[in-house]
Amino acid sequence: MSTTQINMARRDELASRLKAKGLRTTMPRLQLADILFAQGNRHVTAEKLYAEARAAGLKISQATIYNTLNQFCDAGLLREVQVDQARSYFDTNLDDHHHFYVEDEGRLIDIPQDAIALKRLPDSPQGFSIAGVDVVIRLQK
Amino acid sequence: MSTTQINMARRDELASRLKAKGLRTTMPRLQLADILFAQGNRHVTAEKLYAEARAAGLKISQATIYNTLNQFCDAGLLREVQVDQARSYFDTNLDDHHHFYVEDEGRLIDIPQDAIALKRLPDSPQGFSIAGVDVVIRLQK
DNA sequence: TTTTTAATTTAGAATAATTCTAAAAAACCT
DNA sequence: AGGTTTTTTAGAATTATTCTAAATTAAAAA
Repeated sequence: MSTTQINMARRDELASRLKAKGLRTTMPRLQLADILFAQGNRHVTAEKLYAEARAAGLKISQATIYNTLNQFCDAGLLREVQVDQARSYFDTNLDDHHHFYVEDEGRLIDIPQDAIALKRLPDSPQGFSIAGVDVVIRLQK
Repeated sequence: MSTTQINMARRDELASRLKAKGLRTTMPRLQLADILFAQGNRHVTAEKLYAEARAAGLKISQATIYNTLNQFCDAGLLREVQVDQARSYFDTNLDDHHHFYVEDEGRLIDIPQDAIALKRLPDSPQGFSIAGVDVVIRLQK
């Protein structure tokens, strides 16, 4: 079975997942969702996803990769992680969690939420609420 | 007194600060250091520093802005903070500390180190040591 | 089913931050 | 000063990402 083909059960599962988030089910979205959510959780750059899609034989444009990643983020299907000034990472793991960042390799590793405990948090400035807390632990050899 | 002129005492102070870090004292470095370290701690993008330098009447190229910011970082005079996928921020505050990031405004606010306490840290993967821990608290209205 | 309407995809151009290049200028060392 | 190394610079190059406007496709209405 080529990765280009999605079987009917999986198609339905992905389609309803999209629909649940208010996204129309289109071929490119199904195909990219299939790649993104096939295996366990992963971190993916736009470049990498594009390469994988092409390698799987999909005819898909770069613009669609970016559009889809952003749509999935907005819809809460992905989470954007910023650790590298040049590139964004997209994380399929939506749990509240943190990251190791291996600087030399540009690689991210998940840290389960409960492996880090914040004992104390500062008060937010007047009129602002906390949208999220991101902890990045930078690693070196 | 124009910002383009640096008085002798300050010049010496900045020069020795550069020398201490193994950087040759050159006019552009002194002038940029003068801007960066004039007031209290601040967060600056390359674009902003360039604008300030020009506004102060300095004839300086963009390349030098970027070169100097990177050299100052390597030398430990500045610290790079990444919160926005598009732009790097350079922080004159070298203390171990963290940041609020006001998403709508692209603005950074320092959080003193002791305002956040990490109760528990995960073990680093085999063969890696921790280069740093960055906490970013994202704020919204 | 056909028609209509609205959303999506696409190629390629545009943008924007940053780095590179190679030559000119300035700083350091004797 | 003379010789060597480092810096600065303008402008080109690169790279990630967004924009544009036209063609396509999906959902809704008839």
